[in-house]
Amino acid sequence: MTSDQTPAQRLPTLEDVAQVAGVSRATVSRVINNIRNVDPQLHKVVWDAVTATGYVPNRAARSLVTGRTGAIALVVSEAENRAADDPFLGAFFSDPFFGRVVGGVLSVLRPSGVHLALVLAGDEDACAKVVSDVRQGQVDGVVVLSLHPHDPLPRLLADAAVPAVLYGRPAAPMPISYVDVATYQGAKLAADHLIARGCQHVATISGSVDMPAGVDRLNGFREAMAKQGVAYVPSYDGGFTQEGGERAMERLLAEHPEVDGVFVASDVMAQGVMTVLREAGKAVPDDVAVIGFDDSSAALATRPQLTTVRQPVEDMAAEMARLLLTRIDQRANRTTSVIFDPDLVARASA
Amino acid sequence: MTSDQTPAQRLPTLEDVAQVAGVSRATVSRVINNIRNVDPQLHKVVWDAVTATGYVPNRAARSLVTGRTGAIALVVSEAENRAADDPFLGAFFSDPFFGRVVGGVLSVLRPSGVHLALVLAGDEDACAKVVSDVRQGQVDGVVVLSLHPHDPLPRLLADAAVPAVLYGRPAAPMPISYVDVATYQGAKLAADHLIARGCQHVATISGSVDMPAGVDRLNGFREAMAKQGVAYVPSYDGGFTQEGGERAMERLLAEHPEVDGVFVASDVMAQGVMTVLREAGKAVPDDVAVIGFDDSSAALATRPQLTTVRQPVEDMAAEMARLLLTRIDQRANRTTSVIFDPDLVARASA
DNA sequence: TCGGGAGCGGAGAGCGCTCTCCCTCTGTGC
DNA sequence: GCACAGAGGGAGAGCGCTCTCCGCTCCCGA
Repeated sequence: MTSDQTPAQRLPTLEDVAQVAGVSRATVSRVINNIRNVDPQLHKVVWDAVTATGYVPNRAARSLVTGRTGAIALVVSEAENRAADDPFLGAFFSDPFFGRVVGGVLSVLRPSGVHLALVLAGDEDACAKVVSDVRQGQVDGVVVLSLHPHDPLPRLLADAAVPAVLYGRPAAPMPISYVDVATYQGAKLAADHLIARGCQHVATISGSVDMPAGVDRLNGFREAMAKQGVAYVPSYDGGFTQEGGERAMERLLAEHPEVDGVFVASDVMAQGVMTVLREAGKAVPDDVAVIGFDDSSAALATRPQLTTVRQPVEDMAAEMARLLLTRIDQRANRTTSVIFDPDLVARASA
Repeated sequence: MTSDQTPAQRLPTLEDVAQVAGVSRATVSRVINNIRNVDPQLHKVVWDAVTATGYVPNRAARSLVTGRTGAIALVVSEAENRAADDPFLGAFFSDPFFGRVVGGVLSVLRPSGVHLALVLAGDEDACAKVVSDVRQGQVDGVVVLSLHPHDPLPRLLADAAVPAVLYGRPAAPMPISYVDVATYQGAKLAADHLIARGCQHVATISGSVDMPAGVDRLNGFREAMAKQGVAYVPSYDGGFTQEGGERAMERLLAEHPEVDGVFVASDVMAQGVMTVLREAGKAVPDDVAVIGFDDSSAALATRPQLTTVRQPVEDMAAEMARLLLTRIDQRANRTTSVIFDPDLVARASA
């Protein structure tokens, strides 16, 4: 009776449930994991016993024998040249985008009882650690937010053939799963909208052109404008920052004062663009129509509010989680990609 | 030699290290965990063997026997009346604040190898689940971001006497650890700054007065102004939202057009305030000086940039993690609170 | 010289679970 | 009526680790 002295302290185990249900440990395990056919009556008896005892499987014990942890990591990879505690990483975290991804991923993970561990990979060493963490079974797989085009992490993950899903197409082609948005289509939505408004002098402020998102948004927009009969579209690199957006808009205004429509490759840059336009005495959208990209919360913070191309971040993040869970489940080494359609969210700026 | 057929597949275990080092499993364990005095020479031999084999302790096995998981949860508790997948939760995640907390917590956790699991508690059931998760050893403890004054989670955690640390003082007094900022002092910084500027007609836009932060920032400001000889300060409730800030500022301007200095209880509200002031043709800071609170990224997004009371979010979050780890380590049920000093970050708006 | 204690390392028992065997029992076909 | 298949359930091994015992060695003082 030693073990019964502190019944409130000791958590119920399989053994306890088995005893209450009058079956063996193995049977309880089968019921809990839905394995093989267990007699329906017994099935119910076991579940009743589970409820009665308040039994919850012990993760550690289960992990130990299955070799799975029931946890995946969300890796925010900042690796390139900055230290992990660099203020810049904080700045990224400050971006609304991060939280939306977390929300999307968790919406899928919660029902399946999988934990989400947060990991920051600030440099190449940290990236290597991420890979070894997966191989050593600290987590079953990773979803990755990679912030730089030269981030070594995607390559490392692909080489290690480890369960992983990226947010956004990797900068270089490699065998790794990812979700992305149909950027060309999004840029086309913006182009068509500006044309439909009657804009005669359209320009674009692009993101960094060494990032897939930067290149695709620029090229997609140009292509769509070409289809509309506009052969040339001036473009300025805003580097995906608010500050960069301001500088780019200043140059655009200086060199093309006749501009009456701008496609800005991110909402954050668009914030800067709006500021510059206001200071230049240009009314939005009457003098200059502005369209952003992402539909982040920045789009709601501007006045007038920003018309933008909506990237379904939450849905994409949820799909990442789904792809990863499938991959882990099947233990097969197949890579997949899922591309989402963007929408145009028409607000006041265009 | 069965087990040696696929040496690349099987991860090294304590046993393997022991064999290489020529000692027993127990000794390797002692070395790894720094327990008792092990002969320094042997110590080195063991570490060499660890390096040689590439051994990494198996979390699950360790957990199983120690009863610790080596993971803590960051709980974002939205519990009050909304469902977990409600868009509002997404909106919270969009707030820069969240990411800063994560960064701070991780900076402490990473060195100690503790995992950070993200948990969303959208309703009271989810809160109960959080508590049982800790009791059932899914995680060793929790750090909590509680978003509503009537959130049941802090109470549940306190009652269960579970290792937990809150961000911000709980709405009602209870035995639970927390970190907070010296709000009165912060409000005083703002008051003194406005007075020093020569503002004659000072008002404040407060947050929700049913939240500790809302009440304290308002009362602290009033008290500080009183000390400066200003007996009455008009106040308007902006509910901690940008929209609410706009409405409050509109009313303030209508009822006190002579206002020349405003303390706004959050940067997000201040964004709205700035918009309204601009539309009303008031120059900031010449006509009206504006001071915010938080030093969030919203403070950098306004033009002119916002003078604000800086809440050292990252430091506070780091301290939360530290307090929690200590609490878990000692297994003692003592509650502590740590209060941080705010700074005034002088930018252009005041 | 010997007893005793401190220091150090090994043996071995589990932690709670899954999963492979194997046994039992029922039902079916000849 | 018997062999056999097949399904349901039990026994038990063992996942990798920690930690309690226990025994050995070595040094010191008597």
